Amino acid sequence: MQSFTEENYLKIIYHLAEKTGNVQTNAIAEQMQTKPASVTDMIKKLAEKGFVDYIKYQGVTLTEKGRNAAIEIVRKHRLWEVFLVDKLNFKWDEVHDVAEELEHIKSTALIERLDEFLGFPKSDPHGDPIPDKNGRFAKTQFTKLIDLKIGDQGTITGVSQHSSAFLKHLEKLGLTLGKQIEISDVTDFDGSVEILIAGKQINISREVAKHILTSSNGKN
Amino acid sequence: MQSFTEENYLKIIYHLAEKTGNVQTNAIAEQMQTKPASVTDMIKKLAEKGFVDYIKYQGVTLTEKGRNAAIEIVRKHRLWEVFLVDKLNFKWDEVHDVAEELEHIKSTALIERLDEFLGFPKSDPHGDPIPDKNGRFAKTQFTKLIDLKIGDQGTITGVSQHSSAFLKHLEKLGLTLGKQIEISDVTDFDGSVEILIAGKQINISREVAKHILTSSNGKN
DNA sequence: AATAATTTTTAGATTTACCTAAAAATATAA
DNA sequence: TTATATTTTTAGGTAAATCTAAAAATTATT
Ligand SMILES: [Mn+2]
Ligand SMILES: [Mn+2]
Ligand SMILES: [Mn+2]
Ligand SMILES: [Mn+2]
Repeated sequence: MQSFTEENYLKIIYHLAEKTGNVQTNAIAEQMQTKPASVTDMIKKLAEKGFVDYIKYQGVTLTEKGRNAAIEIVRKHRLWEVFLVDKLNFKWDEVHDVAEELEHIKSTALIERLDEFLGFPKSDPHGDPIPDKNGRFAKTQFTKLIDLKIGDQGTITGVSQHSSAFLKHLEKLGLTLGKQIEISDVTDFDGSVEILIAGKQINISREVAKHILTSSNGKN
Repeated sequence: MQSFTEENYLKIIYHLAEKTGNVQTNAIAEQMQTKPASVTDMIKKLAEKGFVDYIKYQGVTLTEKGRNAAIEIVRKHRLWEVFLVDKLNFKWDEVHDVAEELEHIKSTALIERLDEFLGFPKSDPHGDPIPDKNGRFAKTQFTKLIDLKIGDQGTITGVSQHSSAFLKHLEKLGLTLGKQIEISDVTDFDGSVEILIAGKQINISREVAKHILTSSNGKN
């Protein structure tokens, strides 16, 4: 059984590893909002407990045990997010912090019954896949909106940024999950993207376009 | 904002105070499953923070602030229990430990929306009253089953013991909330009580009868 | 009222998760 | 390939919540 803190470390290492493989001390420190020295301490403990493989100065990788533990926490986090949105009418930008706490509740029965209550959802309010009770889930295929070319069409299936500010912004622009879009223009000057959505023409910054994920393969 | 541990202390002091007024160090230690020395340390901290009034060797009483904080935790605990039973099909003997964790999730929005989602329930699965968001709730009137006399009738409205073993036992005997009962006999030998429930005659031990609460005023 | 029993508090340690400052290792640049 | 910059680790310390053992205060009993 792990502490809240250990669980948060495992989850963050898992997410960082998805991109970079080997995970660095400083990267963990930044995500955990703590100091590198503290990270080193915790890494040693996690290594001792068999959750990570660790070589001094070389960063960490999750062991099988560590990956399973991390996925279990991700599962809980995302299921609780679905609960908050579907059942308690939270908006998609309001759920993250609460889920951050709820994910640590320890009860296998609870999470399995919650899963059932929610109808075994496959993805969370941000389009991220929900692992099943065996930790399995389909790796999501997506193309970043920023990588689409003029004329390409697609559906919004996810976001790669979960800050409330960003999600609220998308909401206001009508850029929510499931919406159909088409790239109508890309501005040379600032890289901003003009898209057609629900018959309207809107302009979004490059920064926003980077964090919207779509189901288009880019070839229209 | 209080830590989990502080919240657990406050809740326990509140429950103990309901019966005895002034709460003793040893009593808290027993409930918290810790040592009296640790309790003294925590009491000092709670006093410092203004949650309790404390005079050395004289035990503690909750301040207004402390009582409000405690009631808020009780509210959360009981609402989560209702959720677990009503929505996730937990049995009344399975909810306590999970609620013990869920009660510490910090989000006013969460608990208010949960309350609404559950239909603003007035009592939890064990018959205990749920404080509203202002901390108000009707003080429950009840008579212990053990105090009823032969021929008295009543309805089961609560229990004063929440252990899984006890609740499972009641379940098996059919002694659940809302059931009508009548006292048909009291055994001199062991103080056990014979009751009439759903047309059947059953015998329950004195120990069990002590922890069943009824709506009868004792005069049939 | 004096003695014994009980309750409560203090003293001194331990563990977990942090921190700062300094040293060591690794990576980058001149 | 030295020198410089960056990253990571160690050393030494703090705060929260716990513990054991011993001292102090209160309560109960002769
Ligand atoms: Mn978390
Ligand atoms: Mn999410
Ligand atoms: Mn609790
Ligand atoms: Mn209850």
